[in-house]
Amino acid sequence: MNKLPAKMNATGHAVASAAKRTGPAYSALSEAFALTGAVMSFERNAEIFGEGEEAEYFYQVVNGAVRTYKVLEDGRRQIGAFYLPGDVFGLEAGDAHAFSAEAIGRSSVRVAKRSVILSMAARDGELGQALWTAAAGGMRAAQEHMLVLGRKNAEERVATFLLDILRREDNREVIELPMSRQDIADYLGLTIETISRTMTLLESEAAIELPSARRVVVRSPGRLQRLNA
Amino acid sequence: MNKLPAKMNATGHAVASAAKRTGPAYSALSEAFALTGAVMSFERNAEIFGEGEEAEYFYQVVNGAVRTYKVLEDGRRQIGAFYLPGDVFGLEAGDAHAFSAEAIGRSSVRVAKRSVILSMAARDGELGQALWTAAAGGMRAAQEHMLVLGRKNAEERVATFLLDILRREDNREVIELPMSRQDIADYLGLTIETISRTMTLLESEAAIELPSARRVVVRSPGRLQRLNA
DNA sequence: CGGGATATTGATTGATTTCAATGTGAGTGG
DNA sequence: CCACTCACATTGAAATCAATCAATATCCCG
Repeated sequence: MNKLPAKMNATGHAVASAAKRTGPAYSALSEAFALTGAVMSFERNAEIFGEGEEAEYFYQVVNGAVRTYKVLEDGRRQIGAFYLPGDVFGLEAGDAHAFSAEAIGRSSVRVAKRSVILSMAARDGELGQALWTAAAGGMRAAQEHMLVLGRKNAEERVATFLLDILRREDNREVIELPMSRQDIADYLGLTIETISRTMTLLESEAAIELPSARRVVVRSPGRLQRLNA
Repeated sequence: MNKLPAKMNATGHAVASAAKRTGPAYSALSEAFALTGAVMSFERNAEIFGEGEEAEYFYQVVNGAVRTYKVLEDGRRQIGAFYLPGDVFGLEAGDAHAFSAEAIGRSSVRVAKRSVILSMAARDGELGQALWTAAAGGMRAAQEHMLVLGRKNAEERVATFLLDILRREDNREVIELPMSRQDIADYLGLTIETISRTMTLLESEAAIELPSARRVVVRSPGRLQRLNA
């Protein structure tokens, strides 16, 4: 294992992977991570990298969840994306990170040296392809999210968010939200109160049920889909 | 010149380049375009490529301006980015375009086959670097714009927009806006009325002057900068 | 020079924020 | 095992910023 960024504060011990084992981009990229990556643990709210730092590593969530974000001087925060087990992040930047990344809850992240992955990709076309696909997916998600932030109302935003998580958690009816209402609010460009009210509204419309704040039962994906515009 | 996408409706004649001749990424990428690219002309509002189409080409604005955007079923539109002379676009997507692109006014665009540029990049490290830098710049801009859309108020949004155009037009005090108020509104997630009122507000605050709708004189960049948060 | 699209300005409405109070639940220690 | 506690979430009332509806004004474009 190569030298690691100082602030990573890793425990360094291996953790059973909960990463997805399916999908077109899985094998090549996940295999590269498995080969060269070290698993690091992060406490809740621990910084994984900061905006402006040199981008020396690529990252893959093993378990837990990660948020990337930017903040204004006065503290207003915009979360750009959430990453769940199996998701790769940190490769959409140039030489320096364009945003910060934090563990949402206690999380394990596989870390691989950028230079190593890139030189592997130079010899392995499939891996190069997988890298390009993953980067393009990030760009696509960012474009989609701009549409949400610029043009959708609160109910549509929350519906879009829930459908996205639903899909990424394998369409299991019961969604486990790894993030707080504040995180969701900062992702959707709303306040926690509006998130709360909108969740309640969706429940009253029989689209979802809320056994607890972090657990959402999707009763009617179709109803959410219709709000997805 | 290779076969071109049918809908491009090109005139095909060369046009004097107004592309920027400076900046770190200039030479390699612009040279590659100059070598292999064909210049095509587009009428005002003509589609350059559509969302979902195969991404077979890379593009560079020669003169005029280009907008990329997504639309919801009911017609709400979000513009993701504007491209000015010298700017490269269309390379942030995977195999298919994640959004549509249109000429804003009558514009000339240099078009280069993706496969040709990529194979050149495989042999020319500087070009590969330039491509990566350009793609990363697109991602950075998208992240920045999410912060605008999610967390800034109308005055901050317009100030950020004007400063961005100012910088990209070489910090000349007099800005020429190539796009309509509707385009600006759809870029900033506001309405044309709010754009109008906010421009007037900035004028009353002595930050700008408005000789005409498309011409903005930046009297106090510092004042705009302070709103930039 | 005319005319239609584009932009500005005004009045009002409305969605979301802000301010405020209450509720809930996960984790801890007695 | 239960009660306590503190952070997190929900709900309510009022305020606010931007949207909407509406009426000119202006400017390109042909």
